[in-house]
Amino acid sequence: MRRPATMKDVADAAGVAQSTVSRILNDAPVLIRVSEATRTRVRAIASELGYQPHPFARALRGAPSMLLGAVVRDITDPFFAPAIEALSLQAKERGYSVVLGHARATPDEALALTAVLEARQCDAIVLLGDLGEVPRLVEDLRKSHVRVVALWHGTQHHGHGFPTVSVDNRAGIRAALTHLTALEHRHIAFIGGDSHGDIRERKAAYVEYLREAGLEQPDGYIRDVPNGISGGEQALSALLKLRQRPTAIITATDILAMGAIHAAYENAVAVPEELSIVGFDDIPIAAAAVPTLTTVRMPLTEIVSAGVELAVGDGAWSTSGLGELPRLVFEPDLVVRRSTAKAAPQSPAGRGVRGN
Amino acid sequence: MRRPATMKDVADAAGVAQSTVSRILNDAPVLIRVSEATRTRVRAIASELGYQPHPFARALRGAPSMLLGAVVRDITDPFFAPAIEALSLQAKERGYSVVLGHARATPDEALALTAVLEARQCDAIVLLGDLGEVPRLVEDLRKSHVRVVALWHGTQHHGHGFPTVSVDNRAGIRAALTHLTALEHRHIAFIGGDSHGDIRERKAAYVEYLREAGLEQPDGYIRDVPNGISGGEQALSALLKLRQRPTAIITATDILAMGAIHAAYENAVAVPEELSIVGFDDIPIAAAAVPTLTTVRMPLTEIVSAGVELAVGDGAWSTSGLGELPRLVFEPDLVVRRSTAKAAPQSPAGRGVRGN
DNA sequence: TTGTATGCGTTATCAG
DNA sequence: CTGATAACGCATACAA
Repeated sequence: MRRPATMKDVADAAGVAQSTVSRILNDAPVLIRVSEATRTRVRAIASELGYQPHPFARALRGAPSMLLGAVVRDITDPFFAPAIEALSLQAKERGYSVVLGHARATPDEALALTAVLEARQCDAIVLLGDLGEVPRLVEDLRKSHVRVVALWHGTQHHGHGFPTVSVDNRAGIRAALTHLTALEHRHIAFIGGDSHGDIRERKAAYVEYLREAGLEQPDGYIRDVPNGISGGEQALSALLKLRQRPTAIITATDILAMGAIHAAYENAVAVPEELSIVGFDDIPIAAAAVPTLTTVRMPLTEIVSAGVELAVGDGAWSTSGLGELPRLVFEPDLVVRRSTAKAAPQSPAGRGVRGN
Repeated sequence: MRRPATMKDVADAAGVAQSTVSRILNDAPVLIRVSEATRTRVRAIASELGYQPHPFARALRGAPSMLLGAVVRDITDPFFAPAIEALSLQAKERGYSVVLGHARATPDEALALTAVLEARQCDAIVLLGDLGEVPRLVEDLRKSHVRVVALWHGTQHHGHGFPTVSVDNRAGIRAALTHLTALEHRHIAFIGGDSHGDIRERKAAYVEYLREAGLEQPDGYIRDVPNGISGGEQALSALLKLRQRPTAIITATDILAMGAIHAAYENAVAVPEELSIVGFDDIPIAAAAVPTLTTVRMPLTEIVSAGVELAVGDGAWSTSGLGELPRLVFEPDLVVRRSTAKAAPQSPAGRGVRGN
């Protein structure tokens, strides 16, 4: 039980050559000219000894490692948990296991190297989120020899030469804003940041839409905060202090929205009666928020699925090398729940009437 | 740029032997008798060619793969996202990468085998959550040759021979119930299930405490539901229909609590004025729930850290093999927030007064 | 100080 | 039908 059994062990025990064992254990069709006698004997001994093939040795011979690397921008971002789940599931369906990489933790040179070092073990790498903050890592990855696919890098800045899969941020924000304006909101603020591509794009789409719609946009309506619950809380508290309070808020992510909802509650501002809030991503908890969160559903499965296909599928993009880099964009849907309602005409009268 | 550069490539380019390159590239101290000239020359060529060591070849020679396997019971359980984050961080600090395994998805024989196959690549494996549902996998793991550590398998059933790290479920539940009874609650229901060890222990602790305290426990006060948001919602709806409504509810996990809070809101039951709710785990969103959730804080970092130490640390338990198996138990803390309040004497009068 | 030879566990190519 | 034998990329004992 100490040392795992090797092919040689099996061969010795069976009184045959190690190469014979290899043949028998690998060839699925029984037809591959090996005598049935030795075949069964070797098989029996192999399972008796608990033989397991050694993946490293196989990989050394050029076999795929069946390892899919996942480098997450910020593993503490709640959005990526479902993303990793989805990735893990998709990978498994293709027989791959997921290796978690680290981007944020120590964005120094040494770490970047390490990440690439790990890369050697993987058949492909999936980048989750905008890794603009660790350019060195991206650089190393580019001159690495594994296939790299970037998910949620935004649709704009494609400095790196990786195929990308993203969501149509502009369409999502426009859907959300169309919903709010249809509810007669005229004072709509935005909570987001500049941290990474997707959020920047969402902000840009907000600015664009408001300009087009000719909606007022006082100073302070755009809140740049870190992407987290407390970021959302801070931003909302600040917005409530504004002379012209917004009647609706659109947040760049659901996590910000959750923080905003909570801060509204703490400040005794009724959602949606006094304030409508829209999120982005449709993370699982959004459907159980109090009140349930109107948000833009991220086509998570589609995006991850496409990413995995690009990474380890038998797609043709790798073979070409010259053709256009795939740049897939998936469309999100607006999910209307209870955190949005018609704008209150003047003073909030509907407080406590939970539109049920 | 096609094929990654090997040591031989570097050696050829530098006009030295491959073994020389190996020596130069591996020996940290400059003192290892190699001429400075060749040293710098080889180093230059190596980095010029973008040489990266091949982990598989190293591992084949007996070097550790620096891969830590993580087999998660149910990767869709929101509790495990932070756990995986913590694991990933802890692993990184020791230079390890985390490989995600799959338990739930296809609990059949083939998958179990696959998981063990992957195991060969890992230096150790960490089990996250009770894997009682996939005994075959556990069986395979036991006769595997890697170190296995079980986290959150409950403190009771230790059929398998793995070291374990758990939380003191009984203490956590008792703290929660002590808190509720101090608030004069006499009708306390429990939402949980039988799905896995930790939850079973929490339920048992609840039953025990209520018996000791001589508290009434009508039929239907124990709700067995799947561990998820909708499970919590269902359970709460059912509890509200009881003739003797509970004034407080303790849930086996925060996710169940989130579902319960949401269902209470949908049913226009004010939390905590009409109904107090306590969770277990202290997942990140609990602090931003509406209202914020009183819960039992899981010493996540401590547990994961201890697990990683057991798995890949230089601890002595592996060397012995005969001594007692480590069975670490960490103590949780009660975190009192806003979802609990004094039991309403009779009809709820405090509605809307948010105890601020 | 550096080159040669060997083996880690497999797979694949030859002979026999 | 099966047994030697040669890589795969690297580390290391040994020879020069």
